[in-house]
Amino acid sequence: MTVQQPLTRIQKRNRDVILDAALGVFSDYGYRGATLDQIAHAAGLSKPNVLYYFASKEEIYTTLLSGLLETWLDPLREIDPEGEPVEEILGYVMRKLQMSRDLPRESRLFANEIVQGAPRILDQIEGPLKDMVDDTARLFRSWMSDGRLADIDPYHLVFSIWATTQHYADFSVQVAGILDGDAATHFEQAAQFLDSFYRRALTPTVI
Amino acid sequence: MTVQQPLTRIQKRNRDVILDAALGVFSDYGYRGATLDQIAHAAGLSKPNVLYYFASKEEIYTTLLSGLLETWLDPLREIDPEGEPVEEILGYVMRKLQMSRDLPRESRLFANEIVQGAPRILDQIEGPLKDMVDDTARLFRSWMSDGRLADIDPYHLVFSIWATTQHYADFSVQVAGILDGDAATHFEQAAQFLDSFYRRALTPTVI
DNA sequence: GAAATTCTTGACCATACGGTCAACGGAACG
DNA sequence: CGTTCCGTTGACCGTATGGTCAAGAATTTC
Repeated sequence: MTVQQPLTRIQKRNRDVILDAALGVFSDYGYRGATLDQIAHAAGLSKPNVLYYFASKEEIYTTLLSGLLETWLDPLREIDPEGEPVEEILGYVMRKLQMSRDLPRESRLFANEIVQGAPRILDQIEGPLKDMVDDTARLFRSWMSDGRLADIDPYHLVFSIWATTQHYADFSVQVAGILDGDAATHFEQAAQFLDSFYRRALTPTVI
Repeated sequence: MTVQQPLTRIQKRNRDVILDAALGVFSDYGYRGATLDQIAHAAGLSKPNVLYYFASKEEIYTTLLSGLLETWLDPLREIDPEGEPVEEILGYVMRKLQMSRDLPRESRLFANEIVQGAPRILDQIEGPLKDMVDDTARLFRSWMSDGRLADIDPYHLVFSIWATTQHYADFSVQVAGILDGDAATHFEQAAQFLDSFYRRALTPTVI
């Protein structure tokens, strides 16, 4: 389905329904583990009908992935170079944590893809994602040289933020298996922990 | 193959060969994505021969998983309750980071399993793993009440250590796509970053 | 309201995959 | 040397899966 014309109402609706269903199935089972029958069933459509809107299973998957990168990078873009460094980074941490809470399927889709070698989005990682991180690292470095941020490797700082926040979406089963209480409580605890944790680590040492 | 008798030399060797090959294939493609043909080929055996040593694909997988949990928890057991808190935890961080470097396939196998809901090791998470973490959290709490460790949630501290260290194995493709240099350099940088990062976060504030 | 276009699906196809089995090879042991 | 047991595999089976197609249903267009 190479669509040049504007989509009809039905096309728009069904493509959205399919992508939403596919997001759930792919994030639960990975690309290989997901089946078109599962996706079709979750979407409430027949399998041939799904393939009427998307040429193949792969096209559904790559459509999802490419649409997601933008969403995924948004919180990084919101960092204000004019703001107070520690608060800006803590704001970023909290936005990422909220994404883990509100968009866990999207997070697990990425996790599945990257754990298995990112065969379908490696170019996006090496392109737009790397560029965005490079810019951010430069900003962090300038904050550090101004003495407004603890002097640590900015790239690995970003990695640590991704790791600690996405952990609550990607490994939620493990978290739930170890902690008592419900998921909402876990996220509140995580927010409090990450706030005090990053605040300590990032605040420059007074000499 | 429910083996009660001691394994013959050939059995021992071939089971090991199969498990090693399966570890590579499962960690690269996940349970569903891996095929018996791939495993057999990687092991240098025919498919029926593989099934002569293991009753099914599932048995190979669960054998791998259960054998791994022990290895995975070892670094946690090495924490010395009599040691200096911050140094003990930093030692744990470094041991976990080394595991990501030296056993990336094992790390990715776990990651794949847990991201997809841990359907086959949930009981091990809720059992031995939770017990071990409970003990560790108790130790951390006692250190905190003695004022020898910053006062932060011990469970989420453990999660953060898992997340930040395993990130370098599970998401190595992403790390390599963003950083320059080779993997060895990335691990050196990571070690330095995590040391200064956790040192700052864990050292109790002097009043 | 008829023609044209879009949408939907049951039936089908080819391939891949997990697993079986009968038969053969080879070594140990009397 | 013959028996026995372990190890090995080519050929095969049933099912699942991605994808096709022709024909019919629904909707839009004039």
